[in-house]
Amino acid sequence: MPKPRVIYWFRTDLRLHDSPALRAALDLKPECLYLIWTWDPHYVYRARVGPNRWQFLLDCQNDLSKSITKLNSKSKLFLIREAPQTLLPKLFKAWKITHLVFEKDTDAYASERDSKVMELAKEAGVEVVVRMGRTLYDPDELVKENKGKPTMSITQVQAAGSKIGDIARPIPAPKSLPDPGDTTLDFEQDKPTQDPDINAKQRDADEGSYNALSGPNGDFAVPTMEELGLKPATTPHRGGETIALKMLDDIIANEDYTATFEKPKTAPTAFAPQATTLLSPHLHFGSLSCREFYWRVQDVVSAYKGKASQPPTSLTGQLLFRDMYFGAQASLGYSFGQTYNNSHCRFIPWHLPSTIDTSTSLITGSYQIDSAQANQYFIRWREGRTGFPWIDALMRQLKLEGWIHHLGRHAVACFLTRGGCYVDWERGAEVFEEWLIDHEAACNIGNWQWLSCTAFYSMFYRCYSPIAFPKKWDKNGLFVKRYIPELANYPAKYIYEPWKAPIADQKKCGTLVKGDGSTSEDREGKFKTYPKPMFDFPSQREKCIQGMKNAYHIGLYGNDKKVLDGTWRELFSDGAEGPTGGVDELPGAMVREEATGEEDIGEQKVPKDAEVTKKGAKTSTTKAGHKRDASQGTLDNMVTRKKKK
DNA sequence: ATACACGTTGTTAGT
DNA sequence: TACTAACAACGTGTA
Repeated sequence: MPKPRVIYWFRTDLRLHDSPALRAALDLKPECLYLIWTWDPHYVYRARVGPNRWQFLLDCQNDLSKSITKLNSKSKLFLIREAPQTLLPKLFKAWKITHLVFEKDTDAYASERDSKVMELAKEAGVEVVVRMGRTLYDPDELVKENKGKPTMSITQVQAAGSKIGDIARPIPAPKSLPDPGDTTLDFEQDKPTQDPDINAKQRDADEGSYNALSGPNGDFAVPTMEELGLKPATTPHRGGETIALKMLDDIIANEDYTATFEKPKTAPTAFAPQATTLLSPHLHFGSLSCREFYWRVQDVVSAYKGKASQPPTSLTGQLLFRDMYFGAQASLGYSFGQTYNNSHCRFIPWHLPSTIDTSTSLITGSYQIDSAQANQYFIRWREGRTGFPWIDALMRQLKLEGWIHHLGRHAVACFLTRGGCYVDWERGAEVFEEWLIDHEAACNIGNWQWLSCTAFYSMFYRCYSPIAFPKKWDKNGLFVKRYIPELANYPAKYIYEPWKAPIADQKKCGTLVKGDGSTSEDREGKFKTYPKPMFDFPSQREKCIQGMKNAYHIGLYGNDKKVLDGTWRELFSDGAEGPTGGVDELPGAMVREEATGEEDIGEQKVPKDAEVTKKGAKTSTTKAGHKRDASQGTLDNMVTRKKKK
């Protein structure tokens, strides 16, 4: 019987340590093993990826390739510049492949892509071997053990996980690797269409990575930032398994830190060093295995003499949240990434809603400007010019370094959505997708839903203040001063609310609080400037909470008929408190046509114990005089739940 | 049916 | 400094 000729296809597993799929490939005892990466135009042109994450990916690939060559001087990471769907069938033939091996990926695009590839392999008579390795538990299994439903709470994950069984111990890295076979590519390259290039703005030169299948030198090398035409990275954080394992060693060496870690007690304002591990980008690219991390930590915790922290706040608990989001994504597919058509995401009539392609029910990547003011809020938030130093420092750190502390993400996400700007969480998620070096679709989407109180979490009245919250961690504002040099001379008293500083003090500090933040111009004569706050936070917060309360009572989810067909507007047109402002200023613009008012309202959810309060009666004065069905009566008024106790 | 505890990470004013 | 209660109040799971 001929020995197997195997392609190992690297994707989100850029490592040699603890790779169950790579182990499976080696267990085939192949005659030759091709270790490849397919340069997928979906990632190059269609996913939002900024220069910092590009750099991290290239770092990981170069490091892996070097490690491979150390084990076998004839081998490396063979990077081939074509989409996997067209490339792999040609490789099967050219290289006489018998087996294709890769790690399972449950991301919406990835699972679609892999189904197609498996189909093509079957046609070519190539056996496919898939192993789970990206998460602690196989997301599909997790969902199955959760009664087939998406994992929406950490207790569900723990219950389902315990049914699956113990988390596997890490597999050591291989000590040797088989030779690759002949690497001649005697076929034409299918060049992708660049348009639409969602990453055009990331480039300052032409994208040119598809010049030849095996690269400009024919050596299958990893492309450079220059080949991709990308602007240079600005992040200090670098990728690669070598760095990841060293970082893990350093963390594990500190037993107290490892065993007593409690996420809510780590300071989002710490920057030298940061308060958390910075391992998230390595988990994303697979330059570190989550099981390697889990067991290295768990062994320290088991041997720890003092009182160790527990999930979910402990270090291993962080991995459970990751698994929770992967489970939700695996179950919900593309709809997980948006409100529209999402059965588990609440509908809130945010400003700047996504435009929907009604033929696919998917968001298009662009959005509708229903409010010029909200759009200005959004731009100022994104560019770090809101006039709230805590928010601006975080957003500037994010743009520059591609990483901010988890609680910092909470602060800016709450501020953009339910606790400030009342802007759609999908806008924020897109910015994070572009800028984060650790962007993990499942976790990013899940966390934005969490913070916007549209899924996973619901206590919208718990709202982060851009002044009180950072004070708790950094009384002197050192974090703000690092990322906003204009405020470097401001005293602690005014550092989170510089607009309160008297003009004389502002002049003494060399920076005037002036302007609406519409440009990055920050000089006026001999003074620097820093923008005025874009709104009064306490009153804006109050409006948002009222808007959330109203939307919660109406109780629509993303897959509700009224959301899908646009008739949700009827429910919000009267008495809708909050920044959306009722009939005169319709909230959101999710669909292409106005509501007809003739739709069935049978699915409407009315709280059983709803009653009209004094406050509600006051705000519910009908302005437009719409004719209403009887069942909508209670909704037209501001209803509230009966107070318990 | 109803009550109650709980939920990774709020804020403010008190002790 | 470290805790607590009140604030006004969400959904889910369990008893």
